[in-house]
Amino acid sequence: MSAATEWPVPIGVAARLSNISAKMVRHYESLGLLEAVARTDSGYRQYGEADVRTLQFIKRGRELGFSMAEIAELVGLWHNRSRASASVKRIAQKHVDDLTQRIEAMQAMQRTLASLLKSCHGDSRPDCPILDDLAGCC
Amino acid sequence: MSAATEWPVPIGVAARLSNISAKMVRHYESLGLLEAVARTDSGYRQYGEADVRTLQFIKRGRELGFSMAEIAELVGLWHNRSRASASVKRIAQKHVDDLTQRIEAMQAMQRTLASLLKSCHGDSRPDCPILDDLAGCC
DNA sequence: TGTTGACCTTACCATCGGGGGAAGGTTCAA
DNA sequence: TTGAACCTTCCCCCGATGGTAAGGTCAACA
Repeated sequence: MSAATEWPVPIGVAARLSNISAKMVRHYESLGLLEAVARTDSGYRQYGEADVRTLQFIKRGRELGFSMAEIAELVGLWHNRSRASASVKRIAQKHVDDLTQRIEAMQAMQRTLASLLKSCHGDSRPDCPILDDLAGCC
Repeated sequence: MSAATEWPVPIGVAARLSNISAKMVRHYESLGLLEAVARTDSGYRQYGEADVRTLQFIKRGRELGFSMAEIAELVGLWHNRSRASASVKRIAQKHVDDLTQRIEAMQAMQRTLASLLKSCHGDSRPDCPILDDLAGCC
Protein backbone atom coordinates (compact mmCIF):
# COMPACT_ATOMS: atom_id res chain seq x y z
CA MET A 1 0.00 0.00 0.00
CA SER A 2 1.89 3.02 -1.21
CA ALA A 3 1.47 6.37 0.53
CA ALA A 4 -0.16 7.83 -2.58
CA THR A 5 -3.26 5.60 -2.53
CA GLU A 6 -6.52 7.51 -2.14
CA TRP A 7 -9.17 5.69 -0.16
CA PRO A 8 -11.62 4.21 -0.68
CA VAL A 9 -10.73 2.34 -3.85
CA PRO A 10 -12.86 0.37 -6.33
CA ILE A 11 -12.60 -3.40 -6.60
CA GLY A 12 -9.97 -3.44 -9.35
CA VAL A 13 -7.52 -1.48 -7.24
CA ALA A 14 -8.26 -3.53 -4.13
CA ALA A 15 -7.70 -6.64 -6.23
CA ARG A 16 -4.32 -5.41 -7.45
CA LEU A 17 -3.26 -4.36 -3.97
CA SER A 18 -4.06 -7.79 -2.58
CA ASN A 19 -3.03 -9.76 -5.65
CA ILE A 20 -6.43 -11.43 -5.78
CA SER A 21 -8.67 -11.32 -8.85
CA ALA A 22 -11.70 -9.02 -8.64
CA LYS A 23 -13.72 -12.12 -9.34
CA MET A 24 -12.47 -13.84 -6.22
CA VAL A 25 -12.83 -10.69 -4.12
CA ARG A 26 -16.56 -10.79 -4.90
CA HIS A 27 -16.58 -14.52 -4.24
CA TYR A 28 -14.98 -14.10 -0.82
CA GLU A 29 -17.62 -11.53 -0.01
CA SER A 30 -20.37 -13.95 -1.04
CA LEU A 31 -18.83 -16.58 1.25
CA GLY A 32 -18.96 -14.14 4.15
CA LEU A 33 -15.19 -14.24 4.39
CA LEU A 34 -15.05 -10.50 3.89
CA GLU A 35 -17.69 -8.10 5.15
CA ALA A 36 -19.81 -6.54 2.43
CA VAL A 37 -18.22 -3.16 1.77
CA ALA A 38 -19.87 0.19 1.11
CA ARG A 39 -21.21 1.00 -2.36
CA THR A 40 -21.32 4.16 -4.44
CA ASP A 41 -24.71 5.43 -5.64
CA SER A 42 -24.21 3.46 -8.83
CA GLY A 43 -23.50 0.25 -6.95
CA TYR A 44 -19.72 0.10 -7.22
CA ARG A 45 -17.98 -1.48 -4.23
CA GLN A 46 -15.67 0.79 -2.21
CA TYR A 47 -12.76 -0.73 -0.30
CA GLY A 48 -10.98 0.95 2.59
CA GLU A 49 -7.49 0.21 3.88
CA ALA A 50 -8.77 -2.26 6.46
CA ASP A 51 -10.67 -4.16 3.75
CA VAL A 52 -7.54 -4.44 1.63
CA ARG A 53 -5.59 -5.66 4.64
CA THR A 54 -8.20 -8.33 5.17
CA LEU A 55 -7.87 -9.36 1.53
CA GLN A 56 -4.11 -9.61 1.96
CA PHE A 57 -4.68 -11.71 5.07
CA ILE A 58 -6.91 -14.04 3.05
CA LYS A 59 -4.33 -14.21 0.28
CA ARG A 60 -1.59 -15.18 2.70
CA GLY A 61 -3.86 -17.80 4.25
CA ARG A 62 -4.45 -19.34 0.83
CA GLU A 63 -0.73 -19.34 0.16
CA LEU A 64 -0.27 -21.36 3.33
CA GLY A 65 -2.93 -23.79 2.11
CA PHE A 66 -5.71 -23.02 4.59
CA SER A 67 -9.21 -23.79 3.36
CA MET A 68 -11.81 -21.07 2.98
CA ALA A 69 -13.55 -22.33 6.13
CA GLU A 70 -10.32 -22.18 8.11
CA ILE A 71 -9.55 -18.72 6.80
CA ALA A 72 -13.03 -17.58 7.79
CA GLU A 73 -12.27 -18.72 11.34
CA LEU A 74 -8.84 -17.12 11.30
CA VAL A 75 -10.22 -13.81 10.06
CA GLY A 76 -12.76 -13.94 12.86
CA LEU A 77 -10.06 -14.54 15.44
CA TRP A 78 -7.85 -11.85 13.94
CA HIS A 79 -10.64 -9.31 14.29
CA ASN A 80 -11.44 -10.44 17.81
CA ARG A 81 -9.18 -8.83 20.35
CA SER A 82 -10.18 -11.17 23.12
CA ARG A 83 -9.16 -14.25 21.16
CA ALA A 84 -6.98 -16.94 22.67
CA SER A 85 -3.88 -17.78 20.67
CA ALA A 86 -4.68 -21.41 21.49
CA SER A 87 -7.63 -21.21 19.08
CA VAL A 88 -5.38 -20.05 16.29
CA LYS A 89 -2.77 -22.64 17.10
CA ARG A 90 -5.35 -25.43 17.07
CA ILE A 91 -6.48 -24.51 13.55
CA ALA A 92 -2.91 -24.26 12.29
CA GLN A 93 -1.92 -27.52 13.94
CA LYS A 94 -4.83 -29.34 12.36
CA HIS A 95 -3.85 -27.92 8.99
CA VAL A 96 -0.26 -29.04 9.44
CA ASP A 97 -1.45 -32.52 10.37
CA ASP A 98 -3.61 -32.53 7.28
CA LEU A 99 -0.69 -31.45 5.12
CA THR A 100 1.44 -34.18 6.65
CA GLN A 101 -1.09 -36.82 5.75
CA ARG A 102 -1.48 -35.59 2.21
CA ILE A 103 2.27 -35.29 1.69
CA GLU A 104 2.78 -38.81 2.96
CA ALA A 105 0.11 -40.17 0.63
CA MET A 106 1.73 -38.44 -2.32
CA GLN A 107 5.18 -39.61 -1.32
CA ALA A 108 3.92 -43.17 -1.19
CA MET A 109 2.64 -42.81 -4.75
CA GLN A 110 5.94 -41.29 -5.74
CA ARG A 111 8.00 -44.10 -4.25
CA THR A 112 5.97 -46.73 -6.06
CA LEU A 113 6.13 -44.85 -9.34
CA ALA A 114 9.84 -44.17 -9.00
CA SER A 115 10.63 -47.86 -8.60
CA LEU A 116 8.39 -48.74 -11.55
CA LEU A 117 10.04 -46.05 -13.66
CA LYS A 118 13.44 -47.44 -12.83
CA SER A 119 12.51 -50.88 -14.11
CA CYS A 120 10.81 -49.65 -17.29
CA HIS A 121 13.04 -49.71 -20.37
CA GLY A 122 11.21 -46.80 -21.95
CA ASP A 123 11.96 -47.88 -25.48
CA SER A 124 9.92 -49.06 -28.45
CA ARG A 125 9.15 -52.48 -26.98
CA PRO A 126 5.67 -53.04 -25.50
CA ASP A 127 6.64 -54.79 -22.25
CA CYS A 128 6.24 -52.39 -19.40
CA PRO A 129 6.33 -53.02 -15.65
CA ILE A 130 4.25 -49.89 -15.11
CA LEU A 131 1.34 -51.34 -17.04
CA ASP A 132 1.95 -54.69 -15.37
CA ASP A 133 1.54 -53.05 -11.97
CA LEU A 134 -1.62 -51.21 -13.01
CA ALA A 135 -3.02 -54.44 -14.42
CA GLY A 136 -2.34 -56.17 -11.13
CA CYS A 137 -0.18 -58.67 -12.97
CA CYS A 138 -0.04 -61.67 -12.14
CA MET B 1 -12.11 -62.64 -8.83
CA SER B 2 -12.99 -65.91 -7.20
CA ALA B 3 -13.44 -69.04 -9.28
CA ALA B 4 -17.14 -69.13 -8.44
CA THR B 5 -18.06 -65.89 -10.23
CA GLU B 6 -20.54 -66.33 -13.06
CA TRP B 7 -20.09 -63.99 -15.95
CA PRO B 8 -21.33 -61.57 -17.01
CA VAL B 9 -22.15 -59.70 -13.81
CA PRO B 10 -24.35 -56.64 -13.13
CA ILE B 11 -22.82 -53.33 -12.18
CA GLY B 12 -23.05 -53.85 -8.41
CA VAL B 13 -20.93 -56.97 -8.58
CA ALA B 14 -18.44 -55.38 -10.96
CA ALA B 15 -18.25 -52.46 -8.56
CA ARG B 16 -17.53 -54.71 -5.59
CA LEU B 17 -14.95 -56.71 -7.53
CA SER B 18 -13.07 -53.57 -8.49
CA ASN B 19 -13.71 -51.66 -5.28
CA ILE B 20 -15.19 -48.74 -7.22
CA SER B 21 -18.69 -47.38 -6.58
CA ALA B 22 -21.32 -48.24 -9.18
CA LYS B 23 -21.72 -44.52 -9.57
CA MET B 24 -18.15 -44.08 -10.65
CA VAL B 25 -18.28 -47.13 -12.91
CA ARG B 26 -21.05 -45.40 -14.87
CA HIS B 27 -19.10 -42.15 -14.76
CA TYR B 28 -15.98 -43.79 -16.18
CA GLU B 29 -18.09 -45.18 -18.98
CA SER B 30 -19.49 -41.71 -19.72
CA LEU B 31 -15.91 -40.40 -19.85
CA GLY B 32 -15.03 -43.05 -22.41
CA LEU B 33 -12.52 -44.51 -20.00
CA LEU B 34 -14.31 -47.83 -20.15
CA GLU B 35 -16.07 -49.15 -23.24
CA ALA B 36 -19.85 -49.19 -23.00
CA VAL B 37 -20.69 -52.74 -22.00
CA ALA B 38 -23.52 -54.95 -23.20
CA ARG B 39 -27.02 -54.55 -21.75
CA THR B 40 -29.79 -56.94 -20.86
CA ASP B 41 -33.19 -56.51 -22.52
CA SER B 42 -34.22 -54.39 -19.57
CA GLY B 43 -31.22 -52.10 -19.90
CA TYR B 44 -29.00 -53.46 -17.13
CA ARG B 45 -25.28 -53.27 -17.84
CA GLN B 46 -23.43 -56.59 -18.07
CA TYR B 47 -19.75 -56.76 -17.23
CA GLY B 48 -17.38 -59.50 -18.36
CA GLU B 49 -14.07 -60.47 -16.78
CA ALA B 50 -12.11 -58.19 -19.10
CA ASP B 51 -14.32 -55.24 -18.13
CA VAL B 52 -13.73 -55.87 -14.45
CA ARG B 53 -10.00 -56.12 -15.07
CA THR B 54 -10.13 -52.74 -16.79
CA LEU B 55 -11.98 -51.33 -13.78
CA GLN B 56 -9.29 -52.71 -11.49
CA PHE B 57 -6.67 -51.11 -13.74
CA ILE B 58 -8.45 -47.77 -13.43
CA LYS B 59 -8.68 -48.19 -9.67
CA ARG B 60 -4.97 -48.84 -9.36
CA GLY B 61 -4.26 -45.85 -11.57
CA ARG B 62 -6.33 -43.62 -9.28
CA GLU B 63 -4.51 -45.02 -6.25
CA LEU B 64 -1.25 -43.93 -7.87
CA GLY B 65 -2.71 -40.47 -8.40
CA PHE B 66 -3.05 -40.48 -12.17
CA SER B 67 -5.71 -38.16 -13.56
CA MET B 68 -8.66 -39.48 -15.53
CA ALA B 69 -7.07 -38.19 -18.73
CA GLU B 70 -3.80 -39.95 -17.97
CA ILE B 71 -5.62 -43.16 -17.10
CA ALA B 72 -7.53 -42.95 -20.36
CA GLU B 73 -4.18 -42.83 -22.18
CA LEU B 74 -2.78 -45.65 -20.09
CA VAL B 75 -5.81 -47.85 -20.71
CA GLY B 76 -5.40 -47.20 -24.42
CA LEU B 77 -1.75 -48.20 -24.30
CA TRP B 78 -2.53 -51.23 -22.18
CA HIS B 79 -5.01 -52.46 -24.77
CA ASN B 80 -2.65 -51.70 -27.64
CA ARG B 81 -0.20 -54.52 -28.15
CA SER B 82 2.03 -52.48 -30.43
CA ARG B 83 2.58 -49.78 -27.80
CA ALA B 84 6.03 -48.52 -26.95
CA SER B 85 6.91 -48.67 -23.27
CA ALA B 86 8.44 -45.22 -23.79
CA SER B 87 4.92 -43.80 -24.12
CA VAL B 88 3.92 -45.27 -20.78
CA LYS B 89 7.13 -44.14 -19.14
CA ARG B 90 6.65 -40.59 -20.41
CA ILE B 91 3.19 -40.35 -18.83
CA ALA B 92 4.41 -41.81 -15.55
CA GLN B 93 7.48 -39.56 -15.47
CA LYS B 94 5.36 -36.47 -16.03
CA HIS B 95 3.08 -37.55 -13.20
CA VAL B 96 6.04 -38.09 -10.88
CA ASP B 97 7.37 -34.63 -11.75
CA ASP B 98 3.96 -33.21 -11.04
CA LEU B 99 3.81 -35.00 -7.69
CA THR B 100 7.28 -33.69 -6.84
CA GLN B 101 6.20 -30.13 -7.48
CA ARG B 102 3.04 -30.45 -5.44
CA ILE B 103 4.85 -32.15 -2.58
CA GLU B 104 7.47 -29.43 -2.52
CA ALA B 105 4.81 -26.72 -2.44
CA MET B 106 3.09 -28.43 0.47
CA GLN B 107 6.34 -28.95 2.31
CA ALA B 108 7.11 -25.26 1.97
CA MET B 109 3.75 -24.45 3.57
CA GLN B 110 4.47 -27.00 6.26
CA ARG B 111 7.89 -25.57 7.10
CA THR B 112 6.49 -22.07 7.45
CA LEU B 113 3.59 -23.26 9.56
CA ALA B 114 5.81 -25.44 11.72
CA SER B 115 8.04 -22.51 12.62
CA LEU B 116 5.03 -20.31 13.34
CA LEU B 117 3.51 -23.04 15.50
CA LYS B 118 6.72 -23.31 17.47
CA SER B 119 6.67 -19.63 18.34
CA CYS B 120 2.98 -19.50 19.24
CA HIS B 121 2.25 -19.83 22.96
CA GLY B 122 -1.11 -21.42 22.34
CA ASP B 123 -2.61 -20.16 25.56
CA SER B 124 -5.39 -17.78 26.49
CA ARG B 125 -3.49 -14.66 25.50
CA PRO B 126 -4.36 -12.96 22.21
CA ASP B 127 -0.84 -12.37 20.84
CA CYS B 128 -0.16 -14.83 18.11
CA PRO B 129 2.72 -14.95 15.62
CA ILE B 130 0.56 -17.00 13.26
CA LEU B 131 -1.96 -14.19 12.93
CA ASP B 132 0.92 -11.71 12.70
CA ASP B 133 2.31 -13.60 9.74
CA LEU B 134 -1.06 -13.79 8.01
CA ALA B 135 -1.59 -10.09 8.61
CA GLY B 136 1.77 -9.37 7.00
CA CYS B 137 2.90 -7.71 10.19
CA CYS B 138 4.74 -5.45 9.96
C1' DT C 1 -49.65 -65.02 -7.29
C1' DG C 2 -48.49 -61.03 -4.93
C1' DT C 3 -45.47 -58.51 -2.19
C1' DT C 4 -41.16 -57.04 -0.57
C1' DG C 5 -36.60 -55.60 -0.73
C1' DA C 6 -32.51 -55.28 -3.17
C1' DC C 7 -30.96 -53.89 -7.25
C1' DC C 8 -30.82 -51.27 -11.56
C1' DT C 9 -31.78 -46.99 -14.65
C1' DT C 10 -31.35 -41.86 -15.75
C1' DA C 11 -31.13 -37.17 -14.20
C1' DC C 12 -30.00 -33.46 -11.51
C1' DC C 13 -27.42 -30.96 -7.65
C1' DA C 14 -23.33 -30.32 -4.40
C1' DT C 15 -18.61 -30.14 -3.30
C1' DC C 16 -13.81 -26.66 -3.62
C1' DG C 17 -11.29 -22.85 -5.41
C1' DG C 18 -11.36 -20.79 -8.82
C1' DG C 19 -11.75 -19.06 -14.34
C1' DG C 20 -14.43 -17.42 -18.53
C1' DG C 21 -17.58 -14.75 -20.59
C1' DA C 22 -22.12 -12.39 -21.64
C1' DA C 23 -25.08 -8.41 -21.21
C1' DG C 24 -25.46 -4.21 -19.58
C1' DG C 25 -24.44 0.16 -16.67
C1' DT C 26 -20.70 3.86 -15.18
C1' DT C 27 -16.75 6.79 -15.21
C1' DC C 28 -13.31 9.45 -17.18
C1' DA C 29 -10.33 11.47 -20.41
C1' DA C 30 -9.50 12.92 -25.08
C1' DT D 1 -19.56 13.01 -27.69
C1' DT D 2 -17.40 9.05 -28.02
C1' DG D 3 -14.58 5.25 -26.70
C1' DA D 4 -11.96 2.68 -23.48
C1' DA D 5 -11.68 0.87 -19.20
C1' DC D 6 -14.05 -0.21 -15.55
C1' DC D 7 -17.91 -1.98 -12.84
C1' DT D 8 -22.36 -4.92 -12.00
C1' DT D 9 -24.89 -9.55 -11.88
C1' DC D 10 -25.65 -14.00 -13.85
C1' DC D 11 -24.60 -18.39 -15.52
C1' DC D 12 -21.48 -22.16 -17.15
C1' DC D 13 -16.94 -24.72 -16.90
C1' DC D 14 -13.09 -27.60 -14.69
C1' DG D 15 -12.05 -32.91 -11.72
C1' DA D 16 -13.47 -36.59 -9.16
C1' DT D 17 -16.85 -37.95 -6.33
C1' DG D 18 -21.11 -38.20 -3.43
C1' DG D 19 -26.04 -37.66 -2.75
C1' DT D 20 -30.71 -38.11 -3.80
C1' DA D 21 -34.98 -38.67 -6.36
C1' DA D 22 -38.18 -41.06 -9.27
C1' DG D 23 -38.98 -44.96 -11.48
C1' DG D 24 -38.17 -49.85 -13.63
C1' DT D 25 -36.62 -54.90 -12.70
C1' DC D 26 -35.59 -59.09 -10.52
C1' DA D 27 -35.57 -62.82 -7.18
C1' DA D 28 -37.16 -64.96 -3.23
C1' DC D 29 -40.63 -65.98 -0.13
C1' DA D 30 -45.45 -66.36 1.72
